[in-house]
Amino acid sequence: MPKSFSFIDDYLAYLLARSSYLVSEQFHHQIQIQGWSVNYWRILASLSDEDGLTLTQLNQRVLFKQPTLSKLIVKMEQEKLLIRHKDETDKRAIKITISPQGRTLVADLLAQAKAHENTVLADYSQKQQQLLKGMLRRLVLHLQE
Amino acid sequence: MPKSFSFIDDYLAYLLARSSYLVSEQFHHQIQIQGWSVNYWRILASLSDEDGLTLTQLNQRVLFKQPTLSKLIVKMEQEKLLIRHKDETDKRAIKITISPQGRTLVADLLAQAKAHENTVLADYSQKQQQLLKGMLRRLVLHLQE
DNA sequence: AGTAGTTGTATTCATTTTCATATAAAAATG
DNA sequence: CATTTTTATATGAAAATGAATACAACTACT
Repeated sequence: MPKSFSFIDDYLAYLLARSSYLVSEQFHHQIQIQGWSVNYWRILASLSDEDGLTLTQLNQRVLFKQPTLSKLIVKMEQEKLLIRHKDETDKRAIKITISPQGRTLVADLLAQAKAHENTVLADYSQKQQQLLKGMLRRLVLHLQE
Repeated sequence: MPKSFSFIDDYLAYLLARSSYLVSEQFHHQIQIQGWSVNYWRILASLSDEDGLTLTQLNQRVLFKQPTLSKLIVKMEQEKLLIRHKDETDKRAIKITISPQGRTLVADLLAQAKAHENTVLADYSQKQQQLLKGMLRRLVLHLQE
């Protein structure tokens, strides 16, 4: 006889939202203790892989609303963490790169994030970790057509 | 040679945040088209499993900030979707139950949510679905000590 | 080229969220 | 039991968010 779950415990969207929250919770707290905002972290982490994205491209990674990201980017430029460049091939667009200060910060945060992930997944074997991440990667690919 | 991923594509927190976002995106839009807020949906869905939770208990499910939930609950009571009862055994607490109107609404939304999940997981076999959900359930259990 | 539709970003303003704190009740302590 | 600490909820001021919109630049079509 199959185990019976309550609605939310058998509802994929809830399981994802909850695990997402729980996985990030402590690390976000850790960031805030250091005086940084979670939004800054998400933006910098997204740029760390691929610098020079346009605002729209960056937004597809950080998953904010466009006006929210627009304003954050301006603020982060004022704080010398990012640089906004005009895109010469498309004059509507702005390209965003990380400043040297931003690079120093994100290098530090990336290391902390990896360390935190290691503690979160401490009880998972390498194989289990890859299985979990692999399933999520496939789900993401599947959903963003 | 193992495939190499960019930071965010190998970072569990990001994979969860992104898949969570993608899975819920269309359904949230669907809710908003009908004139409801996503927050209302989350609150009602959480109560649908277990009515009569206190605000704190409910908040552990919906994952808001406490003042946010306090205000939403008051608003939803004014709109006759919920009822706030004094808890007689703990006079600080309030217990929250769904009103008849709320029940009608949540029944409708639950059906829509299930239908949406079915389309999201259409390409997954029953076995794969259980594997995915099972891994997430274990992750959640693992993280909430 | 001229027009119509689309895309990329910024801005405004109303709403929502949150931090900090208040308050009252319960629990723990000595 | 009196006192301190913790817990549950509410509230007000400040900050963040987002829907709507504006505008400029690009694309597609005739």
